[in-house]
Amino acid sequence: MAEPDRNAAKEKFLGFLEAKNLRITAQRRAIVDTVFGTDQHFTAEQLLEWAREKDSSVSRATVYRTLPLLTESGLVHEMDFGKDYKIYDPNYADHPNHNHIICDDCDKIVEFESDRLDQLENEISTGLGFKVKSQQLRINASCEEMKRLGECKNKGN
Amino acid sequence: MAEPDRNAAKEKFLGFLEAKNLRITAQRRAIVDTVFGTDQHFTAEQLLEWAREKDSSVSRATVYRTLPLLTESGLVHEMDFGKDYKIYDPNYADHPNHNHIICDDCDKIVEFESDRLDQLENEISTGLGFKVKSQQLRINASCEEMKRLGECKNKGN
DNA sequence: AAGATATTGAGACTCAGTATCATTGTCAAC
DNA sequence: GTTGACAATGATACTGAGTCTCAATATCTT
Repeated sequence: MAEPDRNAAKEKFLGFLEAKNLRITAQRRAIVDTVFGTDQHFTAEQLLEWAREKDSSVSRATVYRTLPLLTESGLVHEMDFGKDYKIYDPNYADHPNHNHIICDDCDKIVEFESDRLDQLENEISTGLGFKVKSQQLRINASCEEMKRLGECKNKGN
Repeated sequence: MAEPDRNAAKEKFLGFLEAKNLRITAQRRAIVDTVFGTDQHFTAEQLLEWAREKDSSVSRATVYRTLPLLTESGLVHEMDFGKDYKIYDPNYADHPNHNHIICDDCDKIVEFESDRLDQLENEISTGLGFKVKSQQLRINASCEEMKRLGECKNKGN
């Protein structure tokens, strides 16, 4: 099930490049193959490293130049959790999702969607004179329930 | 109404330093006076500039060393909007607020509160087995309305 | 094959933030 | 008040993610 989706994403991106009169180069192929060949979140530097395993000629500059194209195409999502690097999600097209609950005790991150939330955000923004472009909700919590069930592998304290 | 609050915050912070056996220095006084003498959000570099107007001996290092103390004391809130600098809110103790709309074109930031939002977040979190500890909603938008009124001094493009 | 131009890699650069370290300031004990 | 332990300081070197520049190269259309 995952395979075809990944290929579809790759094809979509190549089409995106074509539509913008951008060229399909060996380096971009290596980067795109890497991005859509994993399910994991990654940083720019990780992507550079992985892409270089496919094509050692890929440079840092090209990775940083390609990432905005990937996010612009809507196939990859850029996330900022307040660290000094950004994290990219290659599954965005399949599961577009900007809402995260992070357990402060363990590393569990749960994503969720909510139409009611989207609607409320739009309502509030419009009322304040803004047009929503993107949104990100982060809820820091403790997974009491899961702790009881032994699913939360508490790390600190 | 704002005056006493500001002084209260200042006193609280000096008490916080004392409780941690940290020293009250001229530079920290200048920084604290600056922080609690404004209602505006600020960056570390802005704080440095402003504090230097009160005491020219304040260094960048001291500002960056004092900011974590201010946030640790709970009187100032650190925010990260995905730009390459952090923004600090000196009103945190009075109006704890984690919902922001950021205009991507200009630097305008609007805060808002919403009981409906809080309630919805609680509802969703509980449903997923979490207990909310804190939350942060960031909406990136364009202030179309304000642009029309000439209030959004669009910078790029 | 040729030409217009998009793309590239290398490395210089930016900029917020951190680390280092010799010097100075604070404050409690005397 | 002096003293002294040590917290705090400024200057400055450094870090690390990300950007910019530019001459050289690759792509794609004709």
